[in-house]
Amino acid sequence: MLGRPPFYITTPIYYVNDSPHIGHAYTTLACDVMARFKRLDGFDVKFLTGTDEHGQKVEKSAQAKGMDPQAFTDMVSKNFFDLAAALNFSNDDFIRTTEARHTRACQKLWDELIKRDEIYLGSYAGWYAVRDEAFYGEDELTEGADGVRRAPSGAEVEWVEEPSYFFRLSQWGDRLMDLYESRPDFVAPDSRRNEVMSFVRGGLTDLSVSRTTFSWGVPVPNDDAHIMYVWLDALTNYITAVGYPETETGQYATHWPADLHMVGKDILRFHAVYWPAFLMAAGLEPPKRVFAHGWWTNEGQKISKSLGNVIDPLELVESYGLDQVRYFLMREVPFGNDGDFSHRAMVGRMNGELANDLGNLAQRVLSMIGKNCGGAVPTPGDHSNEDVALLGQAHGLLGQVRDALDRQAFHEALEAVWVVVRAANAYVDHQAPWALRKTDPDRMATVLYVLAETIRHVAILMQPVVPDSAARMLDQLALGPDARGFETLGEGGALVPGTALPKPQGIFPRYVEPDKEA
RNA sequence: GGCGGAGUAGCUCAGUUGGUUAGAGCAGCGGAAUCAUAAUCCGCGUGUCGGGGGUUCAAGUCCCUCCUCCGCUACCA
Repeated sequence: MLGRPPFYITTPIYYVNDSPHIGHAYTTLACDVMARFKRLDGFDVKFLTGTDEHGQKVEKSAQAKGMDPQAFTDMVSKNFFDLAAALNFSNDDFIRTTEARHTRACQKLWDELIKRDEIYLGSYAGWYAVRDEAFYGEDELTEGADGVRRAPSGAEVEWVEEPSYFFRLSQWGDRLMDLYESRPDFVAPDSRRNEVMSFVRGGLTDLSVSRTTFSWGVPVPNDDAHIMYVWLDALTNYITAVGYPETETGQYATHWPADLHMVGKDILRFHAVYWPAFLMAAGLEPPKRVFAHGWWTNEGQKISKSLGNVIDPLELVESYGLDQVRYFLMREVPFGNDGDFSHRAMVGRMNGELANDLGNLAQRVLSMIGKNCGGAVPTPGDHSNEDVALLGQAHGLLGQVRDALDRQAFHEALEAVWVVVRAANAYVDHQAPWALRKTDPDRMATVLYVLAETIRHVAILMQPVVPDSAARMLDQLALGPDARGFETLGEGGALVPGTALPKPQGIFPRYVEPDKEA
């Protein structure tokens, strides 16, 4: 443990009032790939996800079902917990905002902000939309024929007047700008950084951080009438999970500040403006980086509940396979951009790249070894220029993939791997080991060895994205659990000639349209 | 309205600080091979680099302008 650099990555905590959809799966998947990569690369990783369980909507949903809010959240939080298992996410912790450790952290943070005079008691009056959990200005509203006022989102609003505590956000503009300017990597992608800076530059107003109109939340210390604003509550989960308020020892000491908060673009402001302001105001370090990714459309159409085209990640896994879906989501779109999920594109990636390019490469090479090399790793002879070139590409992959993932450029990392996969297929054809079998068996052995080594590199580097499939590929190379980390890449961990190999089996099946199956 | 981003081959995109015949994948067409999951390999692009103008020996790459799309944000009555 000692000496391994820390890496702390988080997903947002998901609001339990929603059902898990592709957006949740996407965010967590990106974190999972990062977490798995960093573990293999020697980091002491903490990967956190969880659920946000407070708020008026949850309180009302529970009431509507005649349930106690806690019993209700116990039930719906499980949907997200189960999703993580179903998609093979490797989170080290799953936090729920209704846990005692979280209440304690929130209240301690509150006390600290009070003590530093960063929070004061005032009052708030305005139009409030329960559905959006947000206030709107008079001029933003439209009045329907029924006399009901609605927010731009379409949600009904009601007039609310309540005492409220306020966070002195207005005092933090300059220090936030300093943060963005001194640390250009703090918000990514760059386009989002521009937006955030533009928003802050435009001036900040104090933020209402308590509510009195409902009670399902973290109680404000020493004022029973108030509960904490959902975002102050929710964001605090990131430090709760590393042991706050204990800051001198334990995971807070080793893992805070977080290396990366992964978020959808809709909640960037909370993470890139409010959160660092809360933390700095409490005398704590802001996170190192916030990455806002894009949205998926479904067959070119915007996804919405009303259109009824919400994508259920479990159904995708059912249709195409878990690793296939994981691969597609990471490969199809430059990470940070919006993307489109279509059956055609999914099948294209799954068949064209996983089955044809990589799966078939492994199958053709391993079966030639099985048939012509006695089912054992062949013994290589001298290397030709072609051998050196291909091995050089394989050896160079780690640096390229690491560089891409440090920027969350998942698509670039996969493209770099595929350049090698394609080169390996071309190498097979050019070397034609099936012909060498008769003319020069020693050369055939060398060619197959070079290919097996290339496949080893690809499989090891693909573990973060397609963990089960990569594991099966490494099984077929007879590599044990201790021979799969990135420290084994390169010549140091090269396959040992003579090692017996199991009979190869297909790893990535082709997708066959149901109606063409017969 | 303001700020920001984007418009490159049928599709999705890459194009470093301006400099040889503008690239990749997919799709399409032709050929080869047969080890393999009918998978693979090789070859094939006359693209007004959104329009126009300008700077330069030289611009997809800089400047001006116009058009279109997107994001953030503001406001009017």
